[in-house]
Amino acid sequence: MALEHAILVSLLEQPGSGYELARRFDRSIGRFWTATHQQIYRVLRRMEADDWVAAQEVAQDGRPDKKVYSAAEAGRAALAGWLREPVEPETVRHELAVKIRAAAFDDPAALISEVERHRESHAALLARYLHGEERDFPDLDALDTRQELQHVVLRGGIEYERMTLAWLDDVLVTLRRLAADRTP
Amino acid sequence: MALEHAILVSLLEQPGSGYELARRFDRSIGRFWTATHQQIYRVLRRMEADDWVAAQEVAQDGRPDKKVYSAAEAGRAALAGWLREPVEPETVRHELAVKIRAAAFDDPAALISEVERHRESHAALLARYLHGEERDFPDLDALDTRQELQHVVLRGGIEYERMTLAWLDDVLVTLRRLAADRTP
DNA sequence: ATTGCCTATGCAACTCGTTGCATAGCAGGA
DNA sequence: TCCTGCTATGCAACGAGTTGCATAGGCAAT
Repeated sequence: MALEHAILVSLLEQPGSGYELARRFDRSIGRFWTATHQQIYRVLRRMEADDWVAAQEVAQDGRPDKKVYSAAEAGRAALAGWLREPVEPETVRHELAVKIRAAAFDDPAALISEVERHRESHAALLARYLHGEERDFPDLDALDTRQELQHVVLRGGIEYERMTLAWLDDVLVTLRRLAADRTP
Repeated sequence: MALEHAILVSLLEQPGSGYELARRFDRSIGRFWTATHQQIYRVLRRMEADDWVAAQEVAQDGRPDKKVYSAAEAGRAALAGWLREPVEPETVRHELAVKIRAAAFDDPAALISEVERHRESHAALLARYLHGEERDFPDLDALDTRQELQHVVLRGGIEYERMTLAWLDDVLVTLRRLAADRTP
């Protein structure tokens, strides 16, 4: 399980409450590791019990109190150990690929609008990545270690989206051709 | 949930037992949808109860009996309905990306062998895809609808692996540079 | 002879992850 | 004024997915 580790990384980059973490997971981190607030709260409590993180109650005016967590020494050590552990091969689950093969037993044209929706959402995400890159990494020749590593991950995201867009275009051409062949 | 649907697609392409399905999921299908035999057996029983699939006991000599499943009419209808339902956005979980960002709080050099292992496994998978393409699609100008759709999914897998290999090379260059900067 | 592997199915127990709901104060708009 | 939405945390119940183990016959190699 890597949710603990994703949370540790996020807290090392910047301490925060469960709520703040949930929002970070909705944004930057969530693009390669998703989690709901429920999961985050539960895991945070477990991590606090194991002394992987330390919590501090913070009173706020006009808002509910929050518990700000930060990574503790034991958490940092656990992260270092995990880094050295061998690979758990990623389990890919690409629902759209299942649908495409399923279309052979139904009408390929029925999938077109679905694939177009996917295409739009990937295009939007790519635009967001590129915008984030400009904003967070204005000078690519002056990055510290942390930024270098964040940037190489971002490059991976950008390349993934570019590749996916090209593939979805390929899928659309194929589906449209099959649909045209069927009803000439 | 798409496991039911992945199983239906697999059974429509070719009827088979739970055991056979589990092996298919380990091989071709498993590259975009994983499942253990436990899950498959449980889901098959549920699907049989819902009349999505029909089972037939087959006695074999020298081997245990098996239950060969095939997709039923209700299953085909369920698949067609699912095809028309809107998107559940894919939740990506890229453990290696978490590790790369985690390396900022430890030693980037500690990740190099891990990334190299990933690189090897992706290179091997790409080779398997290309080999499978040659074997299963010798004549790309004479494909029926089912093969066209299988092939466009395979193209996606190939492009994904190519992109991933290039990115992992990028990651390795970055990690090595950071490691060299640290111990000059 | 024994060991280990392959086919074939399944139970039990567990963890992981999602969904719906609840609380509670404050802010802003219809 | 009421309704919606934001911050902030949490419970309860469920469904998805994993892990360990069990059975049971046949096959091949040591």
